[in-house]
Amino acid sequence: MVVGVLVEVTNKNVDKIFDYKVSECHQAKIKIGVRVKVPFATRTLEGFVLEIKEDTTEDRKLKEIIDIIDDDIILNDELLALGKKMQEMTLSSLIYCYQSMLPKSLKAGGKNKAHKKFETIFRPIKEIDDSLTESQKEILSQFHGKPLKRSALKEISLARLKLLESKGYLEEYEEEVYRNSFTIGSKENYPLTKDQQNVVDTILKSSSSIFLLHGVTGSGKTEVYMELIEKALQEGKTSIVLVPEISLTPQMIKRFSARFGKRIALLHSALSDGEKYDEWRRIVRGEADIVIGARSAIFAPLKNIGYIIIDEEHSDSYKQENNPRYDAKEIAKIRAEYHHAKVVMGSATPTLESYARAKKQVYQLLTLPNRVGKGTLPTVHIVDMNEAIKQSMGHFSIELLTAIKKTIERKEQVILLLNRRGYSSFVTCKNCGYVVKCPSCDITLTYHKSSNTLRCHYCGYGTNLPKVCPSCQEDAIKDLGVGTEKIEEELKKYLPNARVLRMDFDTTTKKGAHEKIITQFGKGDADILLGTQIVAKGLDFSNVTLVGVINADTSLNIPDFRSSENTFSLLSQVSGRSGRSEKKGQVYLQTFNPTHFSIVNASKNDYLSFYQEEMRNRYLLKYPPYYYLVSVKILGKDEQICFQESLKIKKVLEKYLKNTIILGPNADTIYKLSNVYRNRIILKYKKEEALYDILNRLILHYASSSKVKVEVDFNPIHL
DNA sequence: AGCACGCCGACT
DNA sequence: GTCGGCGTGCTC
Repeated sequence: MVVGVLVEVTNKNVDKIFDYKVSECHQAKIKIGVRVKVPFATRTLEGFVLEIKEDTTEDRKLKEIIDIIDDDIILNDELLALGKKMQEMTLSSLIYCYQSMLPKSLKAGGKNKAHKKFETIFRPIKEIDDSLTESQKEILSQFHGKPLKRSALKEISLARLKLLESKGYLEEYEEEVYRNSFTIGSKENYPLTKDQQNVVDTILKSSSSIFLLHGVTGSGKTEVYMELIEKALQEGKTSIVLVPEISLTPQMIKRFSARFGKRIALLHSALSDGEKYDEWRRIVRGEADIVIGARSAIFAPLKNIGYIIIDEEHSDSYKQENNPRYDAKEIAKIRAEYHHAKVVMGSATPTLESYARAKKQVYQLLTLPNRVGKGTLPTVHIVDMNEAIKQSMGHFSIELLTAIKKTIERKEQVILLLNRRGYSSFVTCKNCGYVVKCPSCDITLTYHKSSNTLRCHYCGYGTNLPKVCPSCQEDAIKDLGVGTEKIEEELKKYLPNARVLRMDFDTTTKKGAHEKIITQFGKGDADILLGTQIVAKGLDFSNVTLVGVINADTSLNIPDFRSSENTFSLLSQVSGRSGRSEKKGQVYLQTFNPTHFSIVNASKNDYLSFYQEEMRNRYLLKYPPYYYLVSVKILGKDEQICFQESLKIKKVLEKYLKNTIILGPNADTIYKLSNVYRNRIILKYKKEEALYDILNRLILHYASSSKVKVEVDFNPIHL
């Protein structure tokens, strides 16, 4: 017997199947999809068995497999085929694709091998009789004839149990136990609203397979998901629920577990390797029918999937930003096709790509236009900071400060968002908020301190830093950056009695810190929750009636063609935190661009107008969804060589890709990172037959180069 | 990706 | 004379 093995080495030019002989003693255990240990050059590696074949005469010189690691298959047929498709879509190596589908402990060559956890169980095997002492009878009566875990018999000493065992009353054995990853909430009943019921009925009846659920914040999309999952369960089908990592909050988990109990498996980054391993095994064994998790949960080895739910569809967390650069939404479609399942993507602010597809009937569009219960959408005020800044209250307008004060007096709570995104520095006029943009790309120019110039990272356009603001002629062009600490200080100054909780990357890195802050705020231990992006998503506090955005503009100015979309989405999401119960909510958006369509439409909660205007921009500037994008990055330690190779690559691409717009090479958003220079070429195309083949050859060619590295990203989220 | 092989500079 | 630098090439 000979097997084809894919070894753990991630380099593209080792990414092929190597053949090994299998000795008699191992043959019975060999299956496609198990891991094996194999000799590879001078070392021992792990790999996956992908092929089983008969030996031929020339197979004599093959090396032999050392060992078989697993009893059960790790990669089933579906996942094996899925990995191959992923590799074609991302041009990553096949082994990388397989590895990214698995929890750490099941990867090939993963160092910390998780192990099954066992616990001692005692089982009564003989009736209680009068030969026993009273205390022995008392111990045995605790069993009620059923087996009990050692941990459930903590007060009883091991010696006494052992004595009963030796007398033949108890039997002792080991049993695999799961590490407990969450507690089950109490059962609640959720009657659906008419709108929700309509959506559910439509999905159940429809012959479409992909749905876009556009529902305003607080419209109860989760209830729709749960109802669909329930229907799937009744038919014996399973479901996957993808959520952004950030919204895997205890609040959300509690709701699902209250309804579905232990049939849920949870996969998220806070679990230990052992816990992830246990959850995976529960799924494989069919002990869980609902998997909830972040991006990689899309690979959960469920059988007979009925629904794949993608909540907060607009979230950029569904695209993996390192190899393999897959998009969980695309993986969802492939898995749904395999299982004849339905994909439901939900959002209050869908991506333009998804909404455009819905309009073209590629996806079926469903809407939830109203909030459930007594909650109504909040009133949104736009505060023009061009005026307010003159009254010098730090970063606060009088309007917002007054609103905060009044809210606290009413014993209600406030969420404040400091919009701070990305690292790239841009300059803005402190007086009027003017930002210099590229004349041909409509992208904020990035400030380069060394040369004192402004550059466009898309097309390479460069200009000197203007001395005075081109818009208001003031000498106020500055590098602007504020942290939450600064804002907290200002709050202390203007509202000395307010209790402030700060939530940002610094305060939430420790495990459980995020949860702790949310719990504290939920209990009413603070009046104001101040934070960055993290406070915008998914939080549901009925006592929050005011949301303030300190600087609505920052995300408009990041050099990315999606900045308008991201701003609209962020402002809509954070506004949705206000007024979620019967108390009316207020929102204040402080901005230097009070007439910008992202801000105006977010304030009116008008997705459609935003969509139409932004689609016009995308059309004019040839961006998605009108064009597909590919980012090709060229990295090298030698600045000269890196640039020369980038030019060479551009020439090759120009030669073979006749239907593609090729921009660059230009400096990447981060030009120099740990002494490696980074150039970028951007491709824009509608249809290009040769694309994947050419790019694949390019990657293969540079895989063995020690001078430069080439990274290709299809449909990149950030440019 | 590693690891061995291989061919040129500063040290006991 | 040797130790060790990292360029190149191979891995069933």
